[in-house]
Amino acid sequence: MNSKLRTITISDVAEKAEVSKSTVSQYLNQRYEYMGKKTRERIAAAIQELDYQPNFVARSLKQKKSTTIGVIVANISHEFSTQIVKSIEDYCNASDYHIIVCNAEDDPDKEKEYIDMLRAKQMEGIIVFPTSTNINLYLELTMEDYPLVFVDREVPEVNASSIMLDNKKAAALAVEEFISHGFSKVGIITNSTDNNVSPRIERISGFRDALSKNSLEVCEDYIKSVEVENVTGELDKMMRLNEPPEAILAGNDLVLIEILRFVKQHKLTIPEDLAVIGIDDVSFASIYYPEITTIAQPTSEMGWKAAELLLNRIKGGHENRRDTHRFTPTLLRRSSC
Amino acid sequence: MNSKLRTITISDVAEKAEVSKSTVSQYLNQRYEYMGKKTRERIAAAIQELDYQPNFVARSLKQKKSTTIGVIVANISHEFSTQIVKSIEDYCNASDYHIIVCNAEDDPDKEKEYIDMLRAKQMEGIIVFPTSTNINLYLELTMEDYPLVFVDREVPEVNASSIMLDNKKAAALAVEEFISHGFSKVGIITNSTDNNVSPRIERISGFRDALSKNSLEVCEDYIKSVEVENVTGELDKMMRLNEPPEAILAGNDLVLIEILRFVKQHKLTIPEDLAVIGIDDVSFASIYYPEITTIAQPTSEMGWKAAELLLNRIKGGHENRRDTHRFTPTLLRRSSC
DNA sequence: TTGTAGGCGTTATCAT
DNA sequence: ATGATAACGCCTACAA
Repeated sequence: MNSKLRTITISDVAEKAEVSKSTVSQYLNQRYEYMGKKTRERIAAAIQELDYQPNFVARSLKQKKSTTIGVIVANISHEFSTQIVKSIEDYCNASDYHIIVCNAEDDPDKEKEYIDMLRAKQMEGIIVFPTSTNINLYLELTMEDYPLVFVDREVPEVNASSIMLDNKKAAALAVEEFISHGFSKVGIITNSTDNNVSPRIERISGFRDALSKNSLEVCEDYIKSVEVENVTGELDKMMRLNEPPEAILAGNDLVLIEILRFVKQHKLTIPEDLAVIGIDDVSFASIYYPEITTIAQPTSEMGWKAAELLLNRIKGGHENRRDTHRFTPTLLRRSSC
Repeated sequence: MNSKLRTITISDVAEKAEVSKSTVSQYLNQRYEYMGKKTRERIAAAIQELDYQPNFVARSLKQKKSTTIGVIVANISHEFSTQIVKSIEDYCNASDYHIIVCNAEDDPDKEKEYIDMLRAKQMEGIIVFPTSTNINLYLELTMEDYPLVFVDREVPEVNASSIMLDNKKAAALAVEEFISHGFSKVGIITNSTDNNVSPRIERISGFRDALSKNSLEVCEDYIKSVEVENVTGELDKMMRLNEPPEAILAGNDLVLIEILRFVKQHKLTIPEDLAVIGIDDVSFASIYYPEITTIAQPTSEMGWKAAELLLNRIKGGHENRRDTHRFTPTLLRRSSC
């Protein structure tokens, strides 16, 4: 019955409602001010009958606005990413903006492709979990005054806002928790798929500072940055030292899992044989044996802020600024320390 | 230095290269056939110098194609969803298609909004993890011959392909594993945020069938569908029965966590006090105490197939068909049973 | 209060 | 081999 051979345009509606295209356009854009009630009703009826759906593509072309932003996550597999995305989405929904989510899979080339694609599709701005190797690309964007916000990592060279965890504080919270339980030989393992990732560096640096501040010795053998696959190997070396660490801080969720794998393989007991704290709260923290003490990131607030900054930047029209917003981590004290 | 006050269009390139817009367009679309080498080089140079980026929006408007599909997941928090999305993305990348990911948050209204949005943005098709309450909406889409593929759940009324787990088999695998370990009093808990979700129904039905086939009694008290928050409560009731179950199948990852929470709270031992199997493999399965036996879904294959079906549907132009593709689950035998 | 005309940036058709 | 011209569907002056 419904022969949808041709797409229905604003002209069809105009014809059916016996008004001009402009009037229909006014109607669609809620500019009812000088519009006769009758006209309004006729248009509404026509839209209904024809099941007319406005074409955003045409609208974007004309208005040079898409009311859509792009979000590029470094790796969608991290719970952290999906939580942030959810929160960005919430904020955007409330502002009638849409989001497009892309997964760079920790690959700078993919990231570049996505950035190009998003711009070609006229996204009004981008929120990106950057892979610090595309610095020149980011610089280009900011030079062109393209709205850009970083999440999780900052890129010092680039004039854009960043949403970051207070990573030093996160490490310090963990160190202090270890110390309060009487541990003095504490280590940290982070992963390092990327070259120059600021959270990793900051967490290690915060770790050192916290030890020093508490007059504890920093033992270099207890500090490792390795690929996820090598975590158990490095930990093995560490535990075979004459003086093995008593406590380990896991730099993120994936490292935590590897540490727990090692502990299980070697039939160690937490926290007696090795105390553990993980940065990033994980789904199983409270049901594990023992329950895992974690340092949680306020992902909702972080995603919210990222979206807020970007949309203000887009609407307000001011320039990209290089300001870093630090969020405070929370210690979730459980039983692994 | 780079005054990007005006966006650079194909006309600018044409002017600079001293050719017409049409020629540049040819070039952009790789139709070099009748194009002089010189011209080609001049155009390439002009594009380079001007840093010209084609506008996909204008292209879409003209071609009525966006080379983009939409993916609406029921809830991005499930690992299952992100794995499928990754796999869809891989397939699409290889076919030069883009994807837009949307998160319906198990909310039919949100789902509807997203479907409307995606269509307005001229997505060429949609892959959706459906919330079976928008049946009429799906029907409309198929009536208009709009390419549509379902994942995880099927909607019997609608003519579209579905990618499904062989849920009955999944339940049967678990039941047989329980039986092989000598358990005869076995139960199942699934969750039910939605009204009429086919995986849940099929898993329960497969569970019943498998018990019957093995001449075991089906005890209704051992079969529950409840909200996630009520899992521990229901399990409590179940375990207080005169004859409590010896083994429980968790309908998905979230239910599994709740069951493990209950076990922990009540200081039970797995599998002695209660054997457990979970549908959906979880990140912590192999490091838990004990290791959790799970039924894994072949998410890569499922996402791949979903994308393949949709893109063939788009390119091939044939009609939507109602065919369900069932994928075989795998038992990952560990120690919780 | 509503209509007319032109253009957003691209591609397609048809000349040349 | 390349160019002129007319769409694609919508919005926005400006005119009426």
